[in-house]
Order: sequence, then structure tokens, then C-alpha cells
Amino acid sequence: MLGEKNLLNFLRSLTSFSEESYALLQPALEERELKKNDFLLKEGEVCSSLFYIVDGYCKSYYEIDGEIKNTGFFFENEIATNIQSFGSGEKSKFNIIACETMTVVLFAKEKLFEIAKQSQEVEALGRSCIRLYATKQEELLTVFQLYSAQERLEYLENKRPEILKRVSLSQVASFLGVKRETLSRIRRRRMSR
Amino acid sequence: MLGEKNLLNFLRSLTSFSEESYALLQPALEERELKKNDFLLKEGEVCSSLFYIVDGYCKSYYEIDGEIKNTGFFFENEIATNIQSFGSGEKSKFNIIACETMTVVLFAKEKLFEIAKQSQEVEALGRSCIRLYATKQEELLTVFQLYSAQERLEYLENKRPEILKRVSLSQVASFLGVKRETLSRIRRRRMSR
DNA sequence: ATTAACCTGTGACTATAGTCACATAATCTG
DNA sequence: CAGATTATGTGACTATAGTCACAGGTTAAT
Repeated sequence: MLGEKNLLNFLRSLTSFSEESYALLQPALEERELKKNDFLLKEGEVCSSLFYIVDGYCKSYYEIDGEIKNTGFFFENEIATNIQSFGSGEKSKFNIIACETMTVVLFAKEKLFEIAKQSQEVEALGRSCIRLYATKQEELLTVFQLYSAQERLEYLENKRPEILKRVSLSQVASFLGVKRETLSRIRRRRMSR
Repeated sequence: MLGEKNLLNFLRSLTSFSEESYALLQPALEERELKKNDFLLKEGEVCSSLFYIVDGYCKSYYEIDGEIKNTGFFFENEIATNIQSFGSGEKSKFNIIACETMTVVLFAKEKLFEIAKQSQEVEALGRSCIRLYATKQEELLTVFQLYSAQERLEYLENKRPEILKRVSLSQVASFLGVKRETLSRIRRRRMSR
């Protein structure tokens, strides 16, 4: 499989994970190619997969009164999903869409749960995924609760430089919760200092 | 124990939970009284407990350049903790402090983990707690990513009315990320419509 | 009951961000 | 490569939020 080596390394970065567990996991996995603007998840659907990203990137967003508000970007070697919908079986409130051609490895929920019942390691992996996701979301929440637009940009520069390298200014502005004109002016102010 | 009935009901609202599991859980539990301004958790400490709130309420906050920024309020029949620190063993970046006299039931991490190894139900409870917490944090994140100050106030009115009933305007303002003067003016604007 | 501490509302001014309009630059597509 | 589309930068103006100052109200403690 294309992303095999990376995927095993990624899983091992979360929790101890043996070759045997990896073999056990195979039936839950499926490699998939996506074109730009293909949906990984649509609002109103139930999220029944985790997507491990082998290549390309995607974003999560809400559409409110016709306006698109980005809420996250997901790159190579990360998991994209909606944990709330995945965990609870409720409908997703947001979309996830490919921003480029992508290669992903899909973890099918039902099969994953079956395997977790048989394997302590796969079960622990699930918990680690949730905890990792919750930690990231919590960090992002404090960024929005505590920081101004300019400080939020600085957070991206320091902690998520990948976003600024690969995502257009207007898309980043939507993510940071400011208008693109404002973000452009913040950058200008910072240049002149 | 004072909060016994409520606690069992609370646990059962998360996951199926038998009397036997509850008995098994007892050694991890400790009831504790707190006075106003007692700390449940201090910045720099590792969070080694979950606090189930029997009576009273508390808040989580950061102190940045001498200014206090509230990030959450926790009331009766809820769990207060820092999942990130509790899960990872890292130092907490924020404080949790009693806003009134409180009665809490403390879940000791080490003992809880021991018991979880022996009991499927206790283990499932742990996962439910994390998922519930992650879901709440994610919802709050979207409120801050998507909504204006006025819309954030409306979110509190609709989804978290308890906060507005029991917490002072200036404390709520700090939580919503606006100055108390601004929140006062938003309220006035809304009154006159 | 009286002082002190805290909370709330409001005016006047400043600072920051949004809106609208337009010019130019970069990228995509046939 | 040419036209179309998308992205960015900027000016002028408006709207929203922050700052500072102060007054009156509420609450708590001795």
C-alpha cells in the first residue's frame, strides 16, 4: 500500500503498535484517491470513517448564509474526521473537502470497532486518537478565546506554519475569523516593524 | 455519601453502569468541601483528578499579564478537570478555582486507572468522559470561530443559561472575550429592540 | 448600620475590523 | 499563449469594540 510505511509510523507515534496489530487492522483500511473539491464528509451525513492523509490536504468548513467559514486544515500524516459525528453517530454539522488531489487511507468505523474488541492495542489506538484530537481542539479553542486576530496569526506562524505555506490568504482569513483585507493589513503592519 | 444518588445517575447518563461497578469504583472516590477561592487545580500542577460537582460552581481561567481570562464555568452534576493534563501527565496551563463554597467528589486518577483495568464498564466510562468533554470543547470552539460577540451571548442564553443566571456580567464578559462595557452595551442594544 | 469592595451603566474618545470599490498580480484552463 | 478566473493590496468610509473616567447600586463583613 502506498502510505503503508508512513501510516505504521504514525500509529506508532500514538501508542505502541505491533506488526500483528497492524495485520489485524488491514480489513478496516482502504486506500482512496480524491480529486480537488471531492467531499470527504458532507454536512448532514454521519461520519463513518477516519481519513489518514497520505498526500494532499483538505479543510473542514461551515456554510452559513452562503458564506464559507473554514474551521480546520488537515495535511499529510494527520487524521481528518469529525470525532463528534464519528463517536456519537449523529449527523455532521460541517463539511470536509479536498483542497488538492489527495491520497487517503480510510479507517471504516464498523470494522474498526469489531477489531478493537479483539485487540487491546487497536482499542488503545482509538483512545489515543480521541485524546489527540481533543487536545488539538482544546488548544485551538484557547487560541480563539484568548488571542486577538494578530496574535492568532502569530500562533499559525509558530505552531502551524504549514497552513500559511500552502493555504491562500483569503482561506486563512476565513479560518482566523477576520476578513482578507484585515489580514492583508495586519501583515503590512508587521512588515514595517 | 452526600452526592451519591446524583453521581450514580450522572454516571449512568454517560454509559451503562451497574451497582457492582459503582461499588468497585468507591476506592477511587473522595468527597471534599471547598471554600470560595480554593483552587481545584493550579497552573503548573499536573491534574491528577476529575472533580464531579455535587454543589456550587467553579471556573477555569488563564492569567495573562496580570489579566484574568475565564475559559469555562462548571456547575452541579458536571465534571471539572483539565483533560489534557489529566490524560498526558503534562503540567496544566490554566487554573480551576471555586467561585462559591463547593462540595465535589474527587476521582483519583491512579486508582481510577487501576480499576479500569479490571472493569470493562469503568473503562468505558473513562472513554465516555473524554468523548463528552471533547464534544463540548468542539462545540465551544465553533462558537468562537463562527460567531460575533452578540451571537456568542445568544449562544449562552440558549445553550448555557445557567452561566448567565449565576455568573456576574464582568466574569461572563471575560469568558466571551469582550470587555464588560461592551457586553453591557450589547445588552442595552438588544433591550431596545 | 457603616464602611469597603465589587458590580453595572454610560459618556467621550480612540483603535481596530468590516464594507465597498477598484487596480493589479498570479494562476488556471482550453 | 490568451482570456478568464481567482487572489491580493489598498484607499475611503462605516461599524464595532476597547479605553478611560466617573457615578450610582449592590453585596458582604465587622
